[in-house]
Amino acid sequence: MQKLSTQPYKGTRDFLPEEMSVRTQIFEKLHRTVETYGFRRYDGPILESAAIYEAKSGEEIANQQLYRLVDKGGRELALRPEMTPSVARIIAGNAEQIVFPARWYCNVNCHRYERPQRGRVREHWQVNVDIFGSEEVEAEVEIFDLVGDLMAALGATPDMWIFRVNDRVLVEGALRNFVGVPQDKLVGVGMAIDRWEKVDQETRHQTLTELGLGAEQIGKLEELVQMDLTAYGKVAGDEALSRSKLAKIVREGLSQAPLKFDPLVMRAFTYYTSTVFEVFDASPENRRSIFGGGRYDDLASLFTTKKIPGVGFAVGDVTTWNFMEHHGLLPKPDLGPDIYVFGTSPDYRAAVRSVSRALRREGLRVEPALDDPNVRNGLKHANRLGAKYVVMIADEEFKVNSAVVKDMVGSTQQTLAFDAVPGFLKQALQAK
RNA sequence: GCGGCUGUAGCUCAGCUGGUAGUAGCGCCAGAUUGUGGUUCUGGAUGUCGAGGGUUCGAAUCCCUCCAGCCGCCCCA
Repeated sequence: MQKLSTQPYKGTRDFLPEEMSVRTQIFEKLHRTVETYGFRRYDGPILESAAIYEAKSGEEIANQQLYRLVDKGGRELALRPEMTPSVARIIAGNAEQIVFPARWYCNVNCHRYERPQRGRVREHWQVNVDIFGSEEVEAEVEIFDLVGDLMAALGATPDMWIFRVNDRVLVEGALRNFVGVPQDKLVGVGMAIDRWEKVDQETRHQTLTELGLGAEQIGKLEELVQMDLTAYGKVAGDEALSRSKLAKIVREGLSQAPLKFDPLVMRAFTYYTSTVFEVFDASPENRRSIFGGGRYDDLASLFTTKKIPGVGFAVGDVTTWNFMEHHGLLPKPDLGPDIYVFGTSPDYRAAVRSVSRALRREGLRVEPALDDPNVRNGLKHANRLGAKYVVMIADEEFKVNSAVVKDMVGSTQQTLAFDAVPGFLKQALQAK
């Protein structure tokens, strides 16, 4: 009979224990850092009503990248392509009982139907971090500082990454006042800015011309995207400048993160309303966005009349993995068992069980043999498992209620009474 | 959705212009080593050559279609 394929579905990945251990360690570093900022972890369903993505996520995601399905009751559902709409729904639905400002984070898998390639798959995991219910600039400062600390937690030094920031408030002001872009073309021109470095000048001109910009306006736009924050703020106009959180943060030096103003950072999600940022790999060979985020001041309006502003970002496992791998920062797999216990005869199984239980009471990672290998095979198996220590109960030792405790790394061994084994190994493993 | 490259042993791969698959490396099994793994040496096993079709006396090799992977485009995290 024809067997089914063992390959994971296109764009998805199996995580064998070695890889899972690396992924877990990466996320644990991120979680610990996020929690030092007072964030609380939540979770939510992978299935959502498709409608929540159609309004706010952006057309491309809703129309082409959404995994859609219809349940048996005819409801239009989708696998979440990102977490922000879900968390906005959860926040809006529970707003009466939530203490604002709320600092929430999660670790979820998201699905997007697209062509897999470097840094992009169909299922990825991300840590999603948001502060809800504050329009204060301090929310951005906290997020920016957190981003800096997250990168440090991954082992990244400042030269490895670039923290590009922009503010859509400034962009809109500048496009309106300096370039003279009409209201209904702001989004289109914004998208053109987003793609600025990815297309050649001719394509860019064509796009902008199609949006109704004249040669003089295009010239001004080209001037604009070269400006530093001071010049950009001036042409954006007083009103935009006074509303811009980014301008205030930079002017007053509120964040300790290495912010770099970049007029080309726009981000695709239509729901961002103010600050937007992207963390880039500084290495020329891996020059790509690792993650990004921004402020969205009316996302909850989909669910409630309450105004619940938010600012946040998501760190994905794929791009983070690529970054860490590229810079040699990936942690080594940390897999059990620390100790492999075996006896060479069925008569010793009770002793194997009882020693194993005693070791576990010390909190150690213990794997007892399920059979009775000879010395050679028992040690061989322990070696392949990567166990750091072996407890071996063989004929000579069993006679005197003892076991050989062998250090598999240092190749030293000693015979200890059963009672002495747990204390000895606990201390030995703590020392490592 | 579009384009490029790739698909041969468990893994990494060699296999020239078609002649019926490799003493390859790693891994695996066994022995040296009937109380010692990891190192070393010796021996051994393993393939529907991604799938289907076509050309040919003959296809891993050439052609077509499909599938999958990688990379890029579109777009996006």
